[in-house]
Amino acid sequence: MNLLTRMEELILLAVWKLQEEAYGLEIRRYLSGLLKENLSVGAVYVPLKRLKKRGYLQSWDGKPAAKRGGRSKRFYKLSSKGVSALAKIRTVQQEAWSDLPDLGLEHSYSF
Amino acid sequence: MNLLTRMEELILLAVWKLQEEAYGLEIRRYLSGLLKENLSVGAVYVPLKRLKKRGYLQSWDGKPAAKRGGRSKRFYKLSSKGVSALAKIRTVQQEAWSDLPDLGLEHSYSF
DNA sequence: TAATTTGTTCTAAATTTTAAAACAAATAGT
DNA sequence: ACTATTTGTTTTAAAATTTAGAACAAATTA
Repeated sequence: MNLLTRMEELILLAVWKLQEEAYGLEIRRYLSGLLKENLSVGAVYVPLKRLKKRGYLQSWDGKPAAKRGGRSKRFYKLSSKGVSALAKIRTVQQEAWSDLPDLGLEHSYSF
Repeated sequence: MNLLTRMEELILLAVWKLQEEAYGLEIRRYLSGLLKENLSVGAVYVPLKRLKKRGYLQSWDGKPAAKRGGRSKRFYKLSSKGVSALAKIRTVQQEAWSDLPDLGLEHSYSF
């Protein structure tokens, strides 16, 4: 379909949201909070690397910090291709969720 | 993550939208239009069957129609589990897309 | 020097997607 | 009565993605 997968979308949005703090483990913490569920390390790093390879993200390595465990972080930011892909998926979502007829269930749901 | 995948979400929403006409090929036509891209038959039937097996959808077989190619159709409708799963993904989406800071790009995007 | 913390890489199994061939059952045309 | 055409579902296998967690790396602290 060449649309972003769910995880790809969430990761791109996390990078957007986290701004200057968008790196692997922080993205994982952020999304784990959003989903109320602990994501594995791989669940973030694997698609992150793919998104970079495909040009949805740019990355650069930060400097080590003078604190315990202060390893160098790899930071990410959206490329314009990343923004476009988000715009596209946003449009699809909005259309897919619009004009839903009444469901014939007990209590009515409104989205 | 136990969230609906993108395709699962789109199929559940298509079933919702199509009401009395929610069956395989029609879902395929509808989503192909939405995505502006032709989905393969399997791209719809495979997840459709999985969603049914997992209880997100109910199904029943219609009667053959008295017209050329009028084979019996397998119709689908959302179960309450299906509605709940959509509600959940909706919530996640809304949160993920909210409060996005300004991007430092040429033209600003507003979603 | 050993332990702890924070961070990234790697990998293999499980799951999902995708395309397309196969199969099925109806009508239409000759 | 055949044969072709149309609409529809099933099956299948390769490709792609997700997932969990072990391994590795580099920093500070005790």
